[in-house]
Amino acid sequence: MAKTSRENKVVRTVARTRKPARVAAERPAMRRRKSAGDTPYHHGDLREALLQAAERVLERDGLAGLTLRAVAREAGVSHAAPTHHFGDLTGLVSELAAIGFRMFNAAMNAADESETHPVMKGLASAKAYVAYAQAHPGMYGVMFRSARLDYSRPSLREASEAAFAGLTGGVAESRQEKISKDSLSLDQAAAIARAWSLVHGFTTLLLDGRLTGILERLPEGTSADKLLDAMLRGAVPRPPGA
Amino acid sequence: MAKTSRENKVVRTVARTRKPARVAAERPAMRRRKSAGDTPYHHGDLREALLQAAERVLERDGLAGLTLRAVAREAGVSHAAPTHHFGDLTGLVSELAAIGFRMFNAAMNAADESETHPVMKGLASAKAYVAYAQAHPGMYGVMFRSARLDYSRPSLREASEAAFAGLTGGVAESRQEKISKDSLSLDQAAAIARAWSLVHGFTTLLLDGRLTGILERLPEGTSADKLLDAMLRGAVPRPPGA
DNA sequence: GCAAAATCTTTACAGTGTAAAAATTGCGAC
DNA sequence: GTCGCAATTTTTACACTGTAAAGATTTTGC
Repeated sequence: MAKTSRENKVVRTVARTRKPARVAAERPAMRRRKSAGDTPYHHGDLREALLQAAERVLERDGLAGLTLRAVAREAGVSHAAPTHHFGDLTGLVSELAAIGFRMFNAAMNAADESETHPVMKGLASAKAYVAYAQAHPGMYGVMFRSARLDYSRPSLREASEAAFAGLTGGVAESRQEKISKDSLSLDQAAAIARAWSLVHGFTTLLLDGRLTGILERLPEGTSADKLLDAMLRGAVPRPPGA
Repeated sequence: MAKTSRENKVVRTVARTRKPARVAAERPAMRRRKSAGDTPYHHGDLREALLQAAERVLERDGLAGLTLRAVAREAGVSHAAPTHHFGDLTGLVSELAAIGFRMFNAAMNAADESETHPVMKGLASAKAYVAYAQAHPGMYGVMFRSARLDYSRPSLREASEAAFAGLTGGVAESRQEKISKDSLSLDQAAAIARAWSLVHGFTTLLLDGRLTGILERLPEGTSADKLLDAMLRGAVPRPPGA
């Protein structure tokens, strides 16, 4: 994982140069508890600052660049500072994934509520699923590709379970039946697995660039959205308006 | 990536102890060019030995344990030996992925040829897809999850393109039409994307343990295979025998 | 106001990838 | 045959990484 970039060296050198003199302007000084004006040894809300820094690093350098030390640098604190708030890298990544799931859920719910017909609701939610991943590929990677997730953390567990519940509810609605919380028929389970597999598989393949071979063979610049729409309409019982 | 396992230390210590004395029995001495009996400085076929070692490491320690140095240790050579054969970690992983794709293709072709009816061929291939991933989760991870793949390498490009060609051919057959090599209708593209997304998505979710929530809600120990079968039969035009 | 707890920094260590130099061996020209 | 060059392997070095432990600083409870 040794990065060959020159920028990191520069950053590190700057941080080291900065070290001896601890002046006011050199700290971000996000929020403070009581007094205002000088730089605190205690950050005030480092936990939140680290999560925001992590998101920036993720968007900028991708999943491979999301390291504990890089996040600490981005937040302007020592490399060991995150330990107290997240334990280890798994902890930080898990909390970040929880945030991602919450954003993800919000986008899906908004899409669902933008339509009235059950089938159209499903279509809109699926498109929102893919759109979220395209807009936040790093986050999607953290949520679905990272090997370092700790689902025993309540925040992550709750957020991901909410996503699953939304999916189940959508399928139930499109089938116009009630789905029990703790028991499924094989038919119901298959419908849920089908919907999720279809959308998740498409998203993964798309983000990995494995659909370019297909897209290139389509008429002059057909977008991935169009392919997704065609794929979904062929998989749905009766797409209204087709 | 600092591992906390004690075993690695032991391994390293042993390797270091082993270093000064270079006796015959201490080298695997796989294949040799001419003379037989003593241990060569040149391995003879280190490239192949490294790939086999990599597969062992992958099966034993998972994707996270697949490091250049671990592979070199497993093969009994210095940590820099792989460089000459693969360049860097990306090179090794890419060649390993190519091997995985070839095994993968063989399994899919065998499944396809085990059936006669086009739809059943598709079903059998899909099941072979998931079965391969379940039998070789590490390999599947290298092929589809690793961020370090270099598709400019001919071996990997050819093997993965063969996989895609097999998929396209299967879809064409099940639709009972010929699919051109360099142009697709939106309908055809959607059918290909649908088949691949469905199977790949299911596989990914299954390997990540994200389907356990569904499987647990099914009647007493329904297997993932059964869920897969139900999912596929609901997605296919006319499953014969249902 | 002061001791304890919380928070952050320093220091240290084992592991990683990768580059470069040194060592060893195989091979072809002669 | 042997000599030199090229291929292969090892050694050494460096910049990263995660994580643990100890020290420094500030907040907070009493």
